[in-house]
Amino acid sequence: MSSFDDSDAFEGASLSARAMAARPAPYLDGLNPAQRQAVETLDGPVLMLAGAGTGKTRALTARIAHLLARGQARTNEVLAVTFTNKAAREMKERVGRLMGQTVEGMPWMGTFHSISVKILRRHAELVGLKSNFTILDTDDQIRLMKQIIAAANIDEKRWPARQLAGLIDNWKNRAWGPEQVPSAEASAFNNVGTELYAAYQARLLTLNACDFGDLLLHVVTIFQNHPDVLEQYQRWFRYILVDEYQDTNVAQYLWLRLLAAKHKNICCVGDDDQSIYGWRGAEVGNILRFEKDFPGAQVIRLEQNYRSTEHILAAASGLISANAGRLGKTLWTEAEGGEKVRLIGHWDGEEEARWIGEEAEAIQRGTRGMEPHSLDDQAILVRASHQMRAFEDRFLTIGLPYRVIGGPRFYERLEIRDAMAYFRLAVSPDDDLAFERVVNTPKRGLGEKAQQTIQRQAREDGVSLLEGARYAVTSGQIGGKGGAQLRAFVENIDRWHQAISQRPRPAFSSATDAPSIIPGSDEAWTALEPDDFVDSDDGAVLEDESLVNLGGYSPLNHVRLAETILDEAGYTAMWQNDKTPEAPGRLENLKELVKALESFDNLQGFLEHVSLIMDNDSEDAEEKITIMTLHAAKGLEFPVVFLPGWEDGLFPSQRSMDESGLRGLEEERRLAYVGITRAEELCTISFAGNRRVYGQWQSQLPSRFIDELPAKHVEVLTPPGLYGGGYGAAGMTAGIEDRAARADVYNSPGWKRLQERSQTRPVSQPREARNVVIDLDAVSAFTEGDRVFHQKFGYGFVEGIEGDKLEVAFDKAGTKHVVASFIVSADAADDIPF
DNA sequence: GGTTCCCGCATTTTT
DNA sequence: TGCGGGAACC
Repeated sequence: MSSFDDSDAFEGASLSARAMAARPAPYLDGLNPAQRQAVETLDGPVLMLAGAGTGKTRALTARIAHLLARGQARTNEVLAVTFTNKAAREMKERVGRLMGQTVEGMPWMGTFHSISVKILRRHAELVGLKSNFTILDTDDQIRLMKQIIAAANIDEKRWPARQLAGLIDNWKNRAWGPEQVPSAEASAFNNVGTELYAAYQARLLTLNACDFGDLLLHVVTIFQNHPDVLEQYQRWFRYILVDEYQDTNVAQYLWLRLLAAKHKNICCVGDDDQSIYGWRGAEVGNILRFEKDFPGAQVIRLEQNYRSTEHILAAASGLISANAGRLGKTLWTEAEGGEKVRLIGHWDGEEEARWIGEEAEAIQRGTRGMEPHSLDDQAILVRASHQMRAFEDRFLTIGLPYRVIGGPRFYERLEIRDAMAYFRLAVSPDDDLAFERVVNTPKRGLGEKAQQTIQRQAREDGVSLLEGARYAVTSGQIGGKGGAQLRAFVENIDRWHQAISQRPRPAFSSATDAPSIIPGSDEAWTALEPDDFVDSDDGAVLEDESLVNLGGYSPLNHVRLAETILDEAGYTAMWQNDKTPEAPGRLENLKELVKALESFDNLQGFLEHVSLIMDNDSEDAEEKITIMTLHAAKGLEFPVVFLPGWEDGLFPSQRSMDESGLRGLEEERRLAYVGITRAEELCTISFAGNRRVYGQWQSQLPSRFIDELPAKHVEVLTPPGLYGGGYGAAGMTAGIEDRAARADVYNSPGWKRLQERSQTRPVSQPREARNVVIDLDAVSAFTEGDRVFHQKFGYGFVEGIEGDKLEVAFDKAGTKHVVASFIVSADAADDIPF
C-alpha cells in the first residue's frame, strides 16, 4: 500500500515494494504531532478542533486509512458523514489514494442525506412510505405548499408559500414533527402553521414523497421508535466520523447521537470559528457541547496552519477573538513575514470595483512586489451575491476574464427541472408533481380548465394524475386538439415507462426489486450484514446489458432513452424554436444533462443522485478571477483574496443583526474570519463611502470589523486624494446629497480611524515595482518526464521547459503551460494540506 | 390561453 | 434599480 497512486512513475517499483514492508503506515508520514494524535486516537469520542488551513481533511482521511489498515473496522463498518457530495467524493478519492486501489468503495461514506435515503428506503414502511418514495426538491415543495395554503382558504398574498416552506424547514431542522412544535411557535403563520405542517406531511405521504428535511427526520423517528432497527445500525457502524460538525443541526445531531450510543467511537471534526450556517439551522452549540454530550471525549486541536502567512493569520485571529463563547484555538504558522493585510477605502462601489480590477491585473503581471499570480489564483469574496454585479460590469468593460461561482445551480434551472420531470414520469408514471409540471410544457393546449378536469378525475377515482388524464381522454371529458395531445402525452409516458421497466434493474433500487426480507422484521433484519446493503449507484451494474432490445426502441440505453424522451415530448423542439437569447444556452444545458447520464447505470440511479451533477466545474482553459460569496468560499483557498464591501449594514449585514442580534453579529464575524483565512499570501479588505442600494445612493460607514483588526498586521493603503481635499471630479459631479454624504463619511469615526492608521506611508503610490524575477530555481527543479502535481490540474508529466514555465501533460486537464513555482513534484503533493 | 404590465420586494444555500 | 409573480387585458 502506498500513499501515492502513481508511485511507480517516479519512485521505482522495486523500491516502493520494499518501502512498503518497512513502512507499514505510510499515511502517517508527514503528519504533525496533533494530526498524528487525531489519527491514532481511534476509540472513544474525539473532537478534532481543526482551525482553518490546518490539514483536517488530511488527518480525517489518514484516520480512516488507519482504521482500515489496522483492521479495527472493515470498510462497511465505518460511517463517514459529510455535508456535500463534493466533500464526500473528495474524501473517497483521498482515502482510496492512501489505501491504494485495493479498497472497495466505502458504502457508508456520504452526505447525511444520501446515507439517510439509503436507510430510509429499507424502513420506509415504518413511517408510512413505500421504499420507492420520491424526493422533492424546493420547487416541488413550494408548489405543494401553495396547494395546501389554497386548500386552507388562506390569502396567499399575506401568507406566501415560501415563508411556510421556510418555517417548516426550520422545524424539521430542529427535529420537530407537527405535534412537537412548541406552543411558543404555534402562532406562526396566521396561527395555523402547525396545522398546515400536518396537512403538508399528510399530503407527502399520499404522494409517497418526502422533502430533504424528512430524509433525516424520518430516520430519527425510526431510530427512536424502533430500537431493534437502531440497534442493528449501531452494531454495524463501529466507527463514526463527521466532517464540518459545527454545521450540524438538531436533527443531524440526534441522528448521530443515536447511532453512536453503542460503540461511542465517534470522531467529529470541525471549527466553531467557521460556523456560518446558523441561519439554516446549524447549531454551534453542538460543537461547543461536545464534551458534555460525549463524556470522556478527547479534544484534539489542530493549530498549525499550512495555508496563510503570519500577518493574515494574526489579523484573522485578532478579529475572531472579539467573539465570546469560543472553544479557543491558537493558530500558528512556520511561514514568517509576508504582506500585511491591506486595507483600502474608496469613494464608491464602482471605484472599488475599478481598483480591484486594476490591482488584479497588476498582480497578474507581477508588479506588486510579489511573484506574479495568475487570475486563477485570485478571488473576490463578497457578503451577498448582488455585490457581484459591480465587478461583473467592470470586468466586462475592461475585458478581465472572471468566473462566478454560485448563482442558480445547474439542476435548478428551468430546462433541467423540466427534463428531470420527464425522466421522473418515465421512471414513475404516478409522480403527480412531475406530471403537473410538464403536462403543458411544451404547450399542448391544456390550460387551467383541462388541468382541473384531470385533477378532479384523479381525485374522484383515487388515482394518479396520469390515470386521471387517461380517463378524461377516453371518456371524452377533454376533447379536441388538447384531448388529442393529452392522449399522445399519456401514450408517450406509457411507452417510456415500458422501455425502462423492461430493462434489468439493479437490486434494491425500488420496491419491486427489494429483497425478500421484510425490513423491520427482527429475524430477517438481523440476518442482514452490512455488505448486503448495496449501493444503488455503484452496486449492481448493468454492464453489457445496458443495450437492450425493445419494441420501438432498439437497441437503446438509458442515455439514448433520455434523448428520445425529450425529443418525443417535443421538449427539444420547443427550445429549438425559441428565439430568445437564452434558448441556445438552455439547449446546451440539456445536452450537458444527457451527457451527465452517461456516468450512471440507469435513469433511476441518476435521479437519485441528481445533485451530483450540480458541481460541473468544467475546467476552463482561460485563466479567470473568481467571484463568489463568502459562504461559497468556505473550505477553499486562494493565494490572493479581495474582500470588498466591508461596511456596516452590508457586512456585518443589517438583517443578520436585526434578526439575530449578538448571535447574528458573531456569525457575521465568523464569516469575516472565514474570508480572511481563505488567503494564502495577500488579503485586501476594502470598503466604499457610498454605495447604491436598490438604486438609491447611500453613504456607508466602514465595517466595525475593520476596527477589530489588529493594527500591526494591517497596512492602510490610502486612496488617492484622501488628504488632498476630497475626491476631485467625483465629488464635484456627485451632487448635493453625495457631497453631504461625503461630509458624513469624513466625520465618521471610521474615516478618522482610517486616517489615524495611515500614519506611515501613503500607499497610493504603488509600491516600488520590484523586478519580475524569473524563478529559474523553480524551473531547474524539474526535468522532462518528471511526475508532478498542480493544485488545480492534478497530476501530470513534464513535457518541456520554456523560460520559467513548464509544459505539463496533465492526466485530466490536458497539456498546459504552467509557471514552475505552481508545480510540485508528485511525491511532495501529499504534504500539501487542503 | 397567452401576453403584458405593474407592484412589491430585496442575505447567506446544501440536500 | 431590477427581478419575479400575479392580475388584468387582448
